[in-house]
Amino acid sequence: MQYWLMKSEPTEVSIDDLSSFKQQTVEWFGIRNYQARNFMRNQMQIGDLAFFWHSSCKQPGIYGIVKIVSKAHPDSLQFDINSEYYEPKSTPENPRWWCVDVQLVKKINYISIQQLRSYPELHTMQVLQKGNRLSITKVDGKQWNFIANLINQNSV
DNA sequence: GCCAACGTTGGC
DNA sequence: GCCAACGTTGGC
Repeated sequence: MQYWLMKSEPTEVSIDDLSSFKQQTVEWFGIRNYQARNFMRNQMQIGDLAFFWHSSCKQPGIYGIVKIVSKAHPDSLQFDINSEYYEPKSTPENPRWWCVDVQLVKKINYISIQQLRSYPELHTMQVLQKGNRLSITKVDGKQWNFIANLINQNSV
């Protein structure tokens, strides 16, 4: 079992959008970065857990926990000529972009990026590193458990 | 809206 | 295959 952190712009798919979707599940479309694609295509397993992060917004941070519920499959939008995610170099035989499906496990009380930065235990989290832009990053077990404890304390 | 950091492109 | 130029990300 691996842990991840997945960023989404709330104007694209917010935690409440996800909550309203059928099966509370969404195809993680629109990833056009090779590192992030490779995580989804080569490493993610059904059952892996991820923090759901809002990025490019006023209050960046963690808003929920999601679960990987599919193996990687081609991102359908790469074939949609009307989509901003259209990829002319992709063919059905040789798709360039892949994604997984994620399902909401639970919404949590917002944990801000400032709060996360305040804990020495989390200083090595990739998402908190200067210059980090990768929209999917790994979270190690210690980091995951530390944040899971924060979530439990917040919900009491 | 700024801009540092990083990824991608393409001429050579 | 180098690397300058350009484009994008995303916190601030």
